[in-house]
Amino acid sequence: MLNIDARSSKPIYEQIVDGIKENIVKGIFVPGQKIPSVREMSRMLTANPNTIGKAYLELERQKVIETIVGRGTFVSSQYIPNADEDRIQKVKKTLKEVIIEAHYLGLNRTNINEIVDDIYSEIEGK
Amino acid sequence: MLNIDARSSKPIYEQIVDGIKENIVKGIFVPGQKIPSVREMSRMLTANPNTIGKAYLELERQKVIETIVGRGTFVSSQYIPNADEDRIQKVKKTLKEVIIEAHYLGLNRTNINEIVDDIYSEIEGK
Amino acid sequence: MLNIDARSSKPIYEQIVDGIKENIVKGIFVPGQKIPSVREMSRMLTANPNTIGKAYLELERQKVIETIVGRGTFVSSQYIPNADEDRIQKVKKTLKEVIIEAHYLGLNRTNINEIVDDIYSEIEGK
Amino acid sequence: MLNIDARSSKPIYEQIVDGIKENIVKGIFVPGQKIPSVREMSRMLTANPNTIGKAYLELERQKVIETIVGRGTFVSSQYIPNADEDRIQKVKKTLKEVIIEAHYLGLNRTNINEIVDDIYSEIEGK
DNA sequence: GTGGTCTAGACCACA
DNA sequence: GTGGTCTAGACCACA
Repeated sequence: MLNIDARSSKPIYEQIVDGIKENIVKGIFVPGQKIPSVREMSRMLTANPNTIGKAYLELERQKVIETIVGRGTFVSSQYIPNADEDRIQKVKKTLKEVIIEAHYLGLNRTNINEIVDDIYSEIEGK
Repeated sequence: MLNIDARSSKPIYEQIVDGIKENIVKGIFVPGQKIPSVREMSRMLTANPNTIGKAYLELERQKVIETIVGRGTFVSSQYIPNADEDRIQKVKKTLKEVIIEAHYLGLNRTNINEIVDDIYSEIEGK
Repeated sequence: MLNIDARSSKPIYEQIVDGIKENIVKGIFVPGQKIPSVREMSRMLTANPNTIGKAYLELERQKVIETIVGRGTFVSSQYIPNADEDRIQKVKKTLKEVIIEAHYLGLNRTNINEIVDDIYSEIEGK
Repeated sequence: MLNIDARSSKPIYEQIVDGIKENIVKGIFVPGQKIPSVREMSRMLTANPNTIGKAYLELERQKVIETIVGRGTFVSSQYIPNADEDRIQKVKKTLKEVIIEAHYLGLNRTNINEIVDDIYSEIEGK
């Protein structure tokens, strides 16, 4: 469900944050659904509970999940996109960087468009 | 020329690497052109020379620039894109992450395509 | 009557304690009045009876309510304010914290005075 | 500078967050100023560096401070109050709770207004 | 059972 | 020097 790469330079907790958001966007986790408890996830990923807790805290901060102490953690029943201008700028900046990197790998505009199309196909699940 | 944000979580040396590559892709730096020495760049950016050195080392490793001892540092006369499969996978992964993040900000497929178009317009410089 | 938010970080039993005290201060519950039994309240709020029990125990400890075995639970016929210095200090400290937090949200002294006025209007119920 | 009460039910890291914000509001810490490093603060408060780090992370998330890895942590040069409606509601709610609590301690509207005045005198430093 | 906090201690990249 | 991440393990309140 979640692919964690311990050797990645990206911190484990960030990989968990991104992985859960990916599962939600793909519809694998649905709004209101209970997600694995900190301890369960800790066992599943053989990661420390503190690390899972940090990821869940970040997801809650982003209003992606909701925590009810003593009951568990749930996918937010609805996510209201708040067009946070800072985060949108960051998205644009990352896109520019990735396009420049792609250029140096010999990938042109057409290639990028194809990759973006593939990603949307995967997300929209057809 | 190079916008360095000390407060960013991205290391300064990486910002320099990316910034120089962006300048080259945009044609601001052209193949064979001499780029500022480590000391000059250090003064220009008010950054530690070690940090600049680290950035230049990384750019050399990527064959983006070349250092000729006693002469200076130059943009490589030709960059042969080596379609490094690992790096291509990484590009795809980053693109997927950025698209998921964008989704949570309320940006859809059309918005992403527009942003990508804007970036190519900026790079191709017309 | 009582608005319980399961997602709040404030424990449910504390929300019940505060909610009942609010109802009494507003005059919705009057001295001597019978309040719902633990079981009734449990059904009304769809909360665990243990949780209600804990709230009622705390309210009794504060002499806000009284339980007469076999008869039920009642709003204390008179509440003698005991100017517990510790609790007064805590009130002052919480007020200071909330004012600082308000400052960071752009709320100034006038705004705070208005909010306090509004709250007293609501409590005094006219 | 920071009064930490280990016996308080309020977590240490939250006490640090609130304490630093109080110092800034009072003008003891000024914009741009370096605040003690995680390790220094850890020694000063005899608290674990992780706990300090957690407090600093929260302050950074609130844009109260800025971190430059390798350089230190600084009071944000300017704090732009963003009237986050959620947080304003929370302020109002806390004010209501504190006023009800005060009522039970025998403090009336006049008393509350005096306390608020005292707090502003302390903050504005005259 | 649930998540939240904290300590101790290690390791790391960065400036 | 700086902060960031992670593990191991303990303790706690809450439902």
